[in-house]
Amino acid sequence: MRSKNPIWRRSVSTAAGEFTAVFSAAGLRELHFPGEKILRSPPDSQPVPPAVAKNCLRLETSLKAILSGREPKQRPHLDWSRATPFQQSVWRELLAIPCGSVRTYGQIASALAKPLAARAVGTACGANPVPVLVPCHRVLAIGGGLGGFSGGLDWKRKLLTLERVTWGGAILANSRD
DNA sequence: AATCGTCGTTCTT
DNA sequence: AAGAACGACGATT
Repeated sequence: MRSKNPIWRRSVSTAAGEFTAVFSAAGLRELHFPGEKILRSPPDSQPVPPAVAKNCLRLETSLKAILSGREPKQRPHLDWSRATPFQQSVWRELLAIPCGSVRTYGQIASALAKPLAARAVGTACGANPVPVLVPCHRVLAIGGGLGGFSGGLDWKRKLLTLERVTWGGAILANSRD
């Protein structure tokens, strides 16, 4: 029987491998790295509503753009309906970081007028269900540390490298664009 | 290297 | 409903 809040799963193949996306009618819910285990999502569904198909196409082009170091033209709609207001504010801030530049957790916190909430920002980044597109990989620790990455630090390094970002040194010099 | 302040989220009562 | 526990932090000692 059909659920009241249906979701669809689609795979997106890129040069970096096959990502898996989960959509609701409202937008992209989750993006999973190649090889990542997916729990609690429906089997790969062929018939998707036209709006979802269109959104998926946007995802594909955006993802490929970022993976080649370019800024995506039009992103897919994102479904943040399950997120807390704080998480939404953090993720919104992440979207404002241009390709190739980075921020620290503390800078994001300050941008939200909560300069002491760096650690909470880290938690919110870890809860980001749409990595790469919502560029949580562009947030580093102060003093040259990489910080963490829910998708595995290898992916964070890979994404930063293809954006020509160097770290481990004077991040603050690079952080204002 | 160890500790502490801070704060949003998630578990426990 | 309230409190404890837990981090993708940052500063201090």
